[in-house]
Amino acid sequence: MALMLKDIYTRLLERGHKLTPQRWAIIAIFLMNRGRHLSADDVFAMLRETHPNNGIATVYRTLELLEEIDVLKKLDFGDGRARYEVRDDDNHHHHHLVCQQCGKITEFEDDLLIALEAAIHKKTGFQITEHVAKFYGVCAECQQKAENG
Amino acid sequence: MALMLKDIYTRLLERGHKLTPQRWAIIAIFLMNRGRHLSADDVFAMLRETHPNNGIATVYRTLELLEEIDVLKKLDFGDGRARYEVRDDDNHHHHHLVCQQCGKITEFEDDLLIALEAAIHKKTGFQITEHVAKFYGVCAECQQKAENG
DNA sequence: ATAGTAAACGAGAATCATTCTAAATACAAG
DNA sequence: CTTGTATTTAGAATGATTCTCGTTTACTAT
Repeated sequence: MALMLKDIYTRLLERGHKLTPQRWAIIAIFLMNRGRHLSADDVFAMLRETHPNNGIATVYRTLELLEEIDVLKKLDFGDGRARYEVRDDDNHHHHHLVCQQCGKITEFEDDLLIALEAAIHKKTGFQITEHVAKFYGVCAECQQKAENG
Repeated sequence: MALMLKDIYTRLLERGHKLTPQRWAIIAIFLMNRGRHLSADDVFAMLRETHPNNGIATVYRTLELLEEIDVLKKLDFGDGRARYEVRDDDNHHHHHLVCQQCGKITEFEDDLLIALEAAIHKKTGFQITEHVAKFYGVCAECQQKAENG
C-alpha cells in the first residue's frame, strides 16, 4: 500500500526524532511529487518558496534521515548529484530507463532480476540485499523525433 | 580477444592523439592490473612510483581519453569516486557484486539481463544501448566470519 | 635533422555537491 | 520554568573532478 503521513510520523517517533516544520515541509514536497526524482537542490528550491530561510544543510540532513527510516530511496543517475524518490512498499522492483537524448527518466516494473539474484547466490554464495539496475538508451519519443527530423 | 597495446596505439593515432610517455605509463598500469577497478587516485599513486612529477590532472585527462576510445570503462560503485577497468571485447556482460562488509568487489557473468532488455523494448519502445547492474550484499567469506565470530 | 604547430603537460586555482562546525534555538520531560 | 537533548542556520571545510594558463612536447612538413 502507499506510504502515508501517519507511517512516517510513527517511524520518526519510534526512533526518537522530532517532527519539525522543516521536516514536515520536505516530506510534503515528496508526497506532492510522487514519481519524481528530486535532488537536494530541487527540494531546496521548492522549500524556499514556502520557507525562505531554510538552510540547504537541513535539506541534506533531512534527506539522510528520511532514507534511514525507509521513507526515501537514494538514487544515482550518474549526473553528479544524488536524487531521491518515495519508497513505497509496493514499488520495490522497478528499474529506471534513462534517455540519453532528452534526459527523461521512465520506470519499468519487472521481477526478472529476482531470478538473476537467485542464480548469483547459488553460484557464488553472495547474499544479496539490494540491487541497482539502470538502462541507458533512447526513449520512444526521441526515436520518433530523430526519424522525422 | 583480449585488448592489446597495438590496438590502443592504433585507436589513439586514428583520432589524432599523441602517444606520450604519461599515457603509455597509465595504459601500462591498467594492463598490469587487469581485473582491478582503479580510481584516479589509485592510478596517480602507482604512476608516482615511476613518474614522480606527473600531475593528477593528467591522470584525469588520460582516463577520460581512454574511455572515449573504448579502452577503459568507467564504473561507479557509489563510494564517491569514479573507477575504471579495461574494457575487453569479451567482458561485455559481467555484473559487479559489492560486499557491504569488506568492500570487496567480485564479478559475475550472466546474460540474463539481455532478456530483460528485450522485454523493456517490447513494452515501452525504449531502445537500450547500455545497462548498469550492481548487486549489494554480503560475500560468502564475510558470512562465514559472521557465523564464526 | 629542424622548425612550426597543435596537443599535452604541470601546478595550482576553481567548481560543485556534500558534510562538518559552532553557536543559537526549539522541544519534551520533570 | 528549567534543563538536557535534538535541531537549526550560516558559513567554512572537504574531496573528487575540472579548468586555466604558461610551458613543454610529439608529430609533420619542410
